[in-house]
Amino acid sequence: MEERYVPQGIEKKWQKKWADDYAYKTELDRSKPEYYVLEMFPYPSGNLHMGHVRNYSIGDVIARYKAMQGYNVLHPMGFDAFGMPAENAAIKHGVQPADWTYSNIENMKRQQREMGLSYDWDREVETCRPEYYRWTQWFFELFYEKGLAYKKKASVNWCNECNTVLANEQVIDGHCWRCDSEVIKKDLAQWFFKITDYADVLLEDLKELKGWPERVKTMQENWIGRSEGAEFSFDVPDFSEKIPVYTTCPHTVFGVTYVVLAVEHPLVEKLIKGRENEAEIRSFMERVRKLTELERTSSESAKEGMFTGAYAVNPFNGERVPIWITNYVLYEYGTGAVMGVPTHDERDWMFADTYNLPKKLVVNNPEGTLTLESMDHAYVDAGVLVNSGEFTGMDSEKAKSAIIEWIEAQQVGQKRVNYRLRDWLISRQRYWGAPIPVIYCPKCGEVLVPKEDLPVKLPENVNFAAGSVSPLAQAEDFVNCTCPKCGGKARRETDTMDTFMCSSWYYMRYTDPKNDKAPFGDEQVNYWMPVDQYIGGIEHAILHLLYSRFFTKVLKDAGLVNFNEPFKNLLTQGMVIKDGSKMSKSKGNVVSPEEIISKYGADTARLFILFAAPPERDLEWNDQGVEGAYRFLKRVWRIISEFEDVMKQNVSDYDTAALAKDEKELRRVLHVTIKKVTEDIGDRFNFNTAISSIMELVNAFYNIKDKKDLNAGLIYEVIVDLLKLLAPFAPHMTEELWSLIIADGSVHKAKWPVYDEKATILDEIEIVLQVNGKVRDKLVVAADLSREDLEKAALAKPHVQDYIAGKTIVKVICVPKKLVNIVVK
RNA sequence: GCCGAAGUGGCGGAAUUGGCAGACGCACUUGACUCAAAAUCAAGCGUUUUCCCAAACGUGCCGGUUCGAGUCCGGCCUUCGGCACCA
Repeated sequence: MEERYVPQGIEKKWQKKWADDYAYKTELDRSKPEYYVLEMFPYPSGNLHMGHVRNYSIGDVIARYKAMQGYNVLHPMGFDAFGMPAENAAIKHGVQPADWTYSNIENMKRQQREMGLSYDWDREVETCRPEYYRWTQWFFELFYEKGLAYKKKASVNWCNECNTVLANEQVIDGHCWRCDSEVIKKDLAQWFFKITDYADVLLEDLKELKGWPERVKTMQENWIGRSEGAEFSFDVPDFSEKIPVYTTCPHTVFGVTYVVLAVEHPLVEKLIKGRENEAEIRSFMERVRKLTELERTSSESAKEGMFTGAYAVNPFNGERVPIWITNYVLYEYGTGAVMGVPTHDERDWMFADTYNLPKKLVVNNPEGTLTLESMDHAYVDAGVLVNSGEFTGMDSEKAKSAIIEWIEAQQVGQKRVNYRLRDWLISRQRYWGAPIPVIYCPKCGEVLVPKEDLPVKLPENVNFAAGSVSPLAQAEDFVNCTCPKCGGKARRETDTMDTFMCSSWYYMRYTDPKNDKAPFGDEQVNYWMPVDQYIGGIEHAILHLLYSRFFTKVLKDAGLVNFNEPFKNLLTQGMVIKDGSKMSKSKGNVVSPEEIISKYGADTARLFILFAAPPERDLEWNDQGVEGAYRFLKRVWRIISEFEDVMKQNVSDYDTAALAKDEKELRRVLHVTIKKVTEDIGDRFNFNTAISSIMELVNAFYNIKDKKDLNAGLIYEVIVDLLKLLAPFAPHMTEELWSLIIADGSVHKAKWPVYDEKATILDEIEIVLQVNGKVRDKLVVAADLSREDLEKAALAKPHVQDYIAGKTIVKVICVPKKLVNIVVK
């Protein structure tokens, strides 16, 4: 074999062989335990970045490790291939989105192959293929049939840059998640999925997800935003109307001094009609409606409002209170109307101050020291009710339930649970997505495309030049169709689906990717799912992960799958940063994976990225650190090449009792390393410490290598196990060495080593000697020395004597195999 | 404002159950090899005092519990992330 490690040739050779041999092909096999490891599939932007390299390296180590442990491992890859950038390329450069996408996919696949990842490429999924989106459309119809898809005119988020609407989850701080431009509100008829029907289950089942990071669960919990309270109505006698309000503080109802409506509230129209200042009110409403999402929902912006001129009656005390409209009430939440209690709500306090509305104190603090005059902000804590009719004197917690009971008894309302979560807006006014399979017929109305006619295919050669108008809406051949019910002339829906729909079920398609009768077979999906280990970025904490959970629950209720949750364990990897910030073109701190791989090889790239930091933490890229990883692999290569002749003797069995002392020590380090690496990969995903312990093993090997007549059996054991331990991290190099000096088969098909507990035990151990908790000396003793003898030996040490001379020994603490602490006075 | 995570050498990080703080790697210094350089091998490497043994200090800050605290408890500070007019 070569004395020097030259990765380029080796890596190419094995990548080809693995592909030719279908080395990582997976089949359903009930004789082995199954394990499904999955990395979030990428958007085909054209090139891998370091974040991908990190993501796939983590997944590949887990996949290879589990396979060596005897699991039947499913480890697939695919592409989230619909989306805006393909369409932007079409507008800018005149290329077809499909051509652009497929050529990007080819390039990224080549880069993934060059990483040496153990994917079963036969299961690859590309969401923009008609064979795939046919089923995405099929799911839309399923949701529709279950009453979970509906079209509704609503005030929705609109991105001017992308020329399309966005779901709430896709608006980050008032900006578009993709292009970062400011989001505005528009009134449009759009398709929604009723994710709110599943709000309680999505929240409740978070408890099931023991293998998810706490912070992701907290983020989902906040997003769902469950609150408990009451809904009840104020009468508007002058108009014979009612205003239902929702409140989490029903115990403050006697403090209501006004009622306030969102400007979008349908009742406003009626209340203001014919008022002398109607025009003024209308212009205020118009102004509020036009605010961006950011301005509208910022808690910092001033609370503005106008009196409608109408009055409502508080059902508790019959008081007439003015009805206002305002910018601070959201129409989408609760009932779009709020009871104003300035004394016990911070926002109402500010609003009342601005417009000189009256305040009434109805909850006093437990000491009873509050007065309206002394208050300079709202009192929102628990306390005792005052000025509250029959509820006066009641503790606020108790009053809550008492008042809800009263509301229900009087039949003016009921207890209600409310969620912050809104329905998922899934239509997009874009071309490069799965068309929504709906036809509008003048006679039959909204009609689903029959299942046997799916997929509704995207037309080719459409006009992208216009940009702002969806190309589908202009494609007459596509739009004009016949009604599947009556056969008359009809028009197709021209919106496509949010790409998050495509990614909400791809992980199930992998289990049976070529099925043309169903999205997946029962047996396949239930054998492999749920995903045992999912790996991806934290940016999907809500978006993709919430939608996928929702999808899974709907599919379970529809009887299509038998599991509740799609992802059993979730690992959220940190970002790859350089010079203190995320790699980006604009900052000019991008390191190209392709360059690193061509210079050092994929094994080095993988090793560095796993060694530099634990997976959940951000990783600082360091070119010299890469050199270090490369140096380590060269070191492994060199020491193994030195023992090529010893290996040829093939001594796989030997008498461990006959080992010399230093050989025994090497064997001990080997077995400690097997233990450590097994635990670090299997239990903790701490690849960095797993690698460092392999480095220690190699260092220990170097310490002994020049000794004459080393035991050939020990050398064989160390090298075989070293290659196995390193195989998940550096698959090419270990495979090459394995084939050269050990066996014809693959190291990746070898059995993961098992450590020998006896070999890890030290005969002699070093005991730390402390006096009053400070380390004063050390002592090497036999591991089985009795406590009494250990204590005696410790006290006899001269250096310890110096510290205890002339003092009284209060007590001696002995921690077996660790330390002796002598407490003196 | 609310919720969450994190603060350890020059740097990335380790210490898994309260028991030698700094494993492993990077950088740096020195030596060997070499005509020389690179590569490689070997040694050193928290700070201060001393430069022989050694001593004091040291894990964001202040306090506590304990024979013993990076780790547990209380109170802060800083950084990052999420949510934020949700009634």
